[in-house]
Amino acid sequence: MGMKANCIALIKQCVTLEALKSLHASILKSHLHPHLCTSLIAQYASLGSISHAYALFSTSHSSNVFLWNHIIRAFSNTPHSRNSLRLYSRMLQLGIQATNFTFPFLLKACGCLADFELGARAHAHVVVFGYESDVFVANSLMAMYGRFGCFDFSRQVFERMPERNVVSWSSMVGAYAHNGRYEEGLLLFWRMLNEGIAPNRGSIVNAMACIHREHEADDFCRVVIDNGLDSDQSVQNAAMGMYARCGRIDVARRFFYGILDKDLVAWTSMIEAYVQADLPINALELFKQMKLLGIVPDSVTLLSLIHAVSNLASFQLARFVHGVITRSFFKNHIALDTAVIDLYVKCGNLEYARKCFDRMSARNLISWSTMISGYGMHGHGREALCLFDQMKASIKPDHIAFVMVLSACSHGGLIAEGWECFKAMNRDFGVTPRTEHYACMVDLLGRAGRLSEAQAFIERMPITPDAGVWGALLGACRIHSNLETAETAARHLFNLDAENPGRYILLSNIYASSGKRKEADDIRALMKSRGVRKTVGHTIIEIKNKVYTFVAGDTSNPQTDLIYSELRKLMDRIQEAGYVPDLSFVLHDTEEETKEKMLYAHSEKLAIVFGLLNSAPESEIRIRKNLRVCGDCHNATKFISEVTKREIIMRDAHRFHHFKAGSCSCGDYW
DNA sequence: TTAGGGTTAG
Repeated sequence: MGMKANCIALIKQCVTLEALKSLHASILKSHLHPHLCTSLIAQYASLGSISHAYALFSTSHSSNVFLWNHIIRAFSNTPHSRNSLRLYSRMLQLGIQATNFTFPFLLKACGCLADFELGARAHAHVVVFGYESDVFVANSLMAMYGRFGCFDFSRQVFERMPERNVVSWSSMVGAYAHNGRYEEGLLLFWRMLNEGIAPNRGSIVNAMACIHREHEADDFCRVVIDNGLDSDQSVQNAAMGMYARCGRIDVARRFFYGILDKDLVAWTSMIEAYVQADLPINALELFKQMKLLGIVPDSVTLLSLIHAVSNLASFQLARFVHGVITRSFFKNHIALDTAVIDLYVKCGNLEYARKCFDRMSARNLISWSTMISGYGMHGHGREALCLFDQMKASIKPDHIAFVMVLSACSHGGLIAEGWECFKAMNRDFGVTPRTEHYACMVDLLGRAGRLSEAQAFIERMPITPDAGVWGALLGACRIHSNLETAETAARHLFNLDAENPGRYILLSNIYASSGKRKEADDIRALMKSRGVRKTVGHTIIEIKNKVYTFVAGDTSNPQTDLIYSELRKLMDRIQEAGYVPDLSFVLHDTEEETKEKMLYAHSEKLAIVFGLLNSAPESEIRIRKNLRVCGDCHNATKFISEVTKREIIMRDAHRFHHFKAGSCSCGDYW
């Protein structure tokens, strides 16, 4: 007996796989006691070697339930969670009874697989085996439903629990956080404190995920200090994310540099914090710094890096990141490979995206959807549909895949095909249309100029239209200059989405372009009176591995004088080619000439001229605008592509525009 | 054993 306990202690002390393997070899295999075997499996799993854990499990031929529980546990939180479910089924077939130890891991696997049906079936088994009121099992149920986005199910489990511990409260807070119900989550955390339950690090971390306002963050820091958790690194890491969300990147940075012994999560948190704060260059720099220190990134760090670079829209940087990933340990990692596809899509290179897609050894729903959405964003509706047909042959599309394909139809102008997909989704796939799908259809009708039909379609909707649906209608009104319908759509939007500056600007522009200056100014005033601030537009361009940012009227670039004199010349050239400036995009009551100058100085035009000045003749120019491209800039760019014989690829907040020989891939509808 | 810091599609 003593020897067995000794052995277990030794196994737990192994901190490297090599050490564990040699210890394992020295233990007599033929007499491997189930307890020792269980410890070995658990330790292999915790050292990240599930293959060793599984190899040991499959040679043990044991009906010991602890062994089964541990191997189910080992797979539960990995990309191979499905194995947990397979093992569970096999265990039952062999007549081994599940215990209260089995279900937390089984439920975790269901959560990782994001499969509600499976989760619900596992829940049924919990009931059958009578573990519904087990506090561990119930906590796991709550967490699982939280991951599915069904926090009302989580709440039901929570309310029915005969006894709760700190994890129960914390899981419920976490379920709210996962579903964006931050205020309720935070409220529940304060209620927990009122009930006299002492917070631990997990509950603090979960509650922090609910915090989006600076004063809440500051209040919260007091709780952290009062409970002596301020030196806990996971709490500090969570605090970085919290302050980044509150717009206080400086405080986040202070936390980061205050940590003496930074772990990988600390680096990743700070990289992600920069991304959240729209400081992708800082994110990239921090990543390089981390690599120089010899810290090896994991898949999450790499995903943050991809996240940073896709915001920069630089093809060179995309290739750099792709190289980093290729050289990393992660081979055939679906999430990473899919993120790289999305990266190439967002950096404007569909060809590379497709190559990566074709090279994947396994694809999931997300991989297919990403590639389809990529075609859609670039206006390649036919390719999107073709890929969708292939997808249907191997996997059942979900509601998001349908959003992608419908929006691809709308961006590609495939009206009849879009309708067919919309009808098929419920009929053939049992996917009930949601507001997003209705928004795509409104967009589709709007593109065709069928505005009254679109409005009637909205009125017939079986569910309440949201801001996305009315926003699609308003967007269509901009293209077709329909004031009456625009006013209806805007009335809804100013209630549903009152904080969104884009809605006010759009309506104001529609008024302005129909010559209704007073109404246009009134809308600007309404926006101001509601305290909604216009997002500052900017355009970025990458030249020789360096990223340059322009705002309207920018004079910060060293080449400013040259840029403006070239711009003047270019404007003259395109005016000769037939371009007429659309002054309605400048709203202030100014002289016509001044207006024209203001229009010239839009960030899109400055970036294009900078690109023309600093790139090889005939090479393509890639720029990225943070908002929707301005109508006049869109028109001007078409002419620029003609007179300069350059291809210009512009990514805006909505989609890609490929300008070539005087026309744009969006067909002037975006 | 459970929750728990950074986590890929619109």
